[in-house]
Amino acid sequence: MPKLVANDIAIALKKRISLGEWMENGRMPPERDLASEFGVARNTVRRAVGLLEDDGTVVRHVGRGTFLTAANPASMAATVARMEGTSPADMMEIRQLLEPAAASFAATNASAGELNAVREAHKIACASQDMPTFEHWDAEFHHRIFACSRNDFLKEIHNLMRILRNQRPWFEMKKRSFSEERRATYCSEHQVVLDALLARDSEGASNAMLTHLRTVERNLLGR
Amino acid sequence: MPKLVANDIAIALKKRISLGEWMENGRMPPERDLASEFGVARNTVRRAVGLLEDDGTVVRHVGRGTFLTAANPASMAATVARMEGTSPADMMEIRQLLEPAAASFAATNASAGELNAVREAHKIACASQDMPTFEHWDAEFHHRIFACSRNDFLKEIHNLMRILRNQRPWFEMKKRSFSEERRATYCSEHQVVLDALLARDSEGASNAMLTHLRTVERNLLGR
DNA sequence: TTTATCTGATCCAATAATGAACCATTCATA
DNA sequence: TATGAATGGTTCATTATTGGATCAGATAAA
Repeated sequence: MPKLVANDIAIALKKRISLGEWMENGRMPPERDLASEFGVARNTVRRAVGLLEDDGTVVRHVGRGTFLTAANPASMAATVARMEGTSPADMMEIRQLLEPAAASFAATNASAGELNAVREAHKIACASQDMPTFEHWDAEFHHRIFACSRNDFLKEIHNLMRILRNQRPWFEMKKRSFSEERRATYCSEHQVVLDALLARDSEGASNAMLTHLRTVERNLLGR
Repeated sequence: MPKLVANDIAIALKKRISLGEWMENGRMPPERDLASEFGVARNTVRRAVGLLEDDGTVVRHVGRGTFLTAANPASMAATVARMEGTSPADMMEIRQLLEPAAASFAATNASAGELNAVREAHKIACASQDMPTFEHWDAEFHHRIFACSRNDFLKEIHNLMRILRNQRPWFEMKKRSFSEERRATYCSEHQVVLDALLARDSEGASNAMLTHLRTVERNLLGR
């Protein structure tokens, strides 16, 4: 039985909360009740509820109970939740704003070691034999360019985009759009970006990145 | 049955991962289960999973299990947490990338009503007498421009920036940098942006916004 | 033969879940 | 006001699950 049950219970509870359960009075059942309902020890339920508490879904009061937090529309969590619903088209538009800039920053700011890491990712991606490996090192190539942009906020935005790209709508899209020919195209476009970075040519890097992203957008969205 | 079974298993696992398996909770089955599923010794599965780990596809924790790095629900929260620590300088750099683009989109995409809302925010900001009121309507002006950019992802990124700007380091900074003269400067610069929007001049809007953000950066960071 | 891989097995270390007891706070009610 | 029930907070010993590590033997490839 013990297989990260607490985690699963937390997920189940969040689902039920999001479906409106316990909304009338905003009060969740006592831990002891949940424990028997889930057929699990109270300590386990406590851990699960602790997770909800950590991400602000819920607050607990001794002697009173556990309560749903009032939905705060301005909260970070809500923003992130909405982000998960944005379209690939919108994100591609923003990537075309940010990534050329990141490449440009990288060309001027990156250390030799960082550029080496970029080159390494490129090499592995080009040599990869299966689609998932290519996917991973392709993403890593882009990520490492952001990593040497010397702008932490930019890096974190890219992190967000990377996470979102690993979710629902993107999966189907990437699967559909993958082909050996496109992989070759991406590799040669990455090479141009890499060469510009190594030459410390920030305008060249920016342009090469933009060209690449337009190709990606065309492949992904079929424009 | 000769060689590299581990490699084949690794590829099979990656394929299944890339098709979305184990995405809900981001947790792979225990090695012992995979071993029996693939009809192979655990050591072999360990090697295969070791390859995924080298890849960065997966992380392993003794006593807990093996987890996909991409689908980790905590990774989003961690990213956001790190964002809270990024510097105003870094964020201003990114604002100068995004907001001119947002203004440009708005100039072409906004409805008359939306532009009216922008004008309204501008008017109230200019008429405001105290710093908090001005702050609020200044932020609202920018926000409403993003709101008519017709790009949901861009809007949410701005939302994030807005939340971050209402936290510690920014607050002090804004207070320190505020003055009646600067308020007047901001109003006149906003006016230029607004005029360009109303004229549907996307390049003009973009340039005016960039000019304004450079002023803000200079005032905030003292460059 | 030599080398690399897979097998099957055993033990270790870290983490999770259980079940139980006891504490602290709140609240309704006697 | 005082009592007791309900509820979250804490701790502990025990058991189960899981990845980490190692080893001797079998098997296939160079």
